Amino acid sequence: MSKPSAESQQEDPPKRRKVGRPRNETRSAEYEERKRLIVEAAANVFREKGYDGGSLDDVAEALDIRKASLYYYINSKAELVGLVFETAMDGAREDIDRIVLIEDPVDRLRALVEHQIGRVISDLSHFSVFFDHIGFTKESSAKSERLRQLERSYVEAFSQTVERAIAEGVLPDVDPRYATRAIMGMTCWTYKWFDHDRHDGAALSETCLQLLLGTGQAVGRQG
Amino acid sequence: MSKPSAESQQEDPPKRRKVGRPRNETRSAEYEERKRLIVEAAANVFREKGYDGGSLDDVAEALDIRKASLYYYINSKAELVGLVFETAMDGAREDIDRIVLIEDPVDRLRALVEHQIGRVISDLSHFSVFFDHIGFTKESSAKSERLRQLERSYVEAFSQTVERAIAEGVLPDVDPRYATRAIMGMTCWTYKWFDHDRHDGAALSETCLQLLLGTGQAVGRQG
DNA sequence: CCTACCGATCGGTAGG
DNA sequence: CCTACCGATCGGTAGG
Repeated sequence: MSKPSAESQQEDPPKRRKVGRPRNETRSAEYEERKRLIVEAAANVFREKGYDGGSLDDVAEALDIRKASLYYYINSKAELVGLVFETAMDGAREDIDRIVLIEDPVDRLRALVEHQIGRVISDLSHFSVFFDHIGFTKESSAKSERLRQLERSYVEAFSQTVERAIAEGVLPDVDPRYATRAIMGMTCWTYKWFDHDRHDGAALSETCLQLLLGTGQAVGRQG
Repeated sequence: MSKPSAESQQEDPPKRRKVGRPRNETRSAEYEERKRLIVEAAANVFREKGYDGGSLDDVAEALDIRKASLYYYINSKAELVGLVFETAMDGAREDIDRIVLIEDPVDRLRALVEHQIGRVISDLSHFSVFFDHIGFTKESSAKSERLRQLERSYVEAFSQTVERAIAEGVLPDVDPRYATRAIMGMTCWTYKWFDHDRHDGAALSETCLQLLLGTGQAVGRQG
């Protein structure tokens, strides 16, 4: 707010004139791509060996460089796993913003289940690290504030979608808190067992939806 | 101080003659109890810090002894986590053997869900280690052949119960393989978020059952 | 992006 | 059940 006339503001050395796009644009593109590759390699290492079990030497070896070189791109192992986490979260968050806008209750629930399962199976490595080694609901020092916020808003959006489905009558009249957890478990658990060579994501989604919606149910219920 | 020149017996004083049950019965009881405490402490450590992140020093410290002393009871860290795993599995396996015998389809499914959730929440530490740090479906060198067998037969019994529920019409006519995974996810996921101070296992079980059975559902389905 | 190296910590052992 | 200690490995730094 206040910065009209500053006399002694000599913090960061400016070093550059005001131009449209100031800094090292060329290097930045390569830099970001390298960084992306490092995060990708880290996700695979952490998925296979866990966060503590997987070393930065493992990550470096996967890229055929030395460990010390990683520190040109990251500041710590915790930051690296945070980036893995963000990668998994960012895409998922975009999905759910679109899902909330769907009007038909059944279509919306279907979209929720399909996208959750789809995200998880298309990114098994990232979600594995996410769920098992950082902690979804647990506290973790590896989580930055930004990450915590991403996660909170995601769960909230998920929860509201479930709540609406109950209010609209496409799901039974149950406790929405537990229903949210149950449906999350049903869909997220996928990362524990899914194998692209042996399983089919669409068929799994369909099964989950039929279990939730009761479609095809033949007997056993009465008013 | 000085041993009065006893030529023959210089080992530990046996102190008892041959009786019906030959060896160290008294010590064995203490020994087994100590071992149980070690496994319990290990479960808590591994739950909080993970298998790789939690050290044997942590386990020893929780019991107020030195790390080296643990090796009187266990041979390796892998064996220790295997014992944690067995503890979680043994009880669960007993449950499911009884559940299979239930005749009423709805009662059987209800028992399956209730016992799975009940086991998990009554033993969050053990299941946490089990699911995240040894791997439920993954391969793991920490698993002994006995463990692998325990696990396989458990999943199989679980799977058959789901399959029967589908055949009997209490669940929709879906792929039983995926339905098994879905219901396992729905129930097992509990270890990720359940807090005894804030949540109620019975209410959660009821929610899961209603979601699966469709009880209370009002609209959205038509022949 | 490298070589070289650090202090800390780990699982495990020796020997009592 | 202990003290003392090992070789290996870790995350991270120095300095180029």
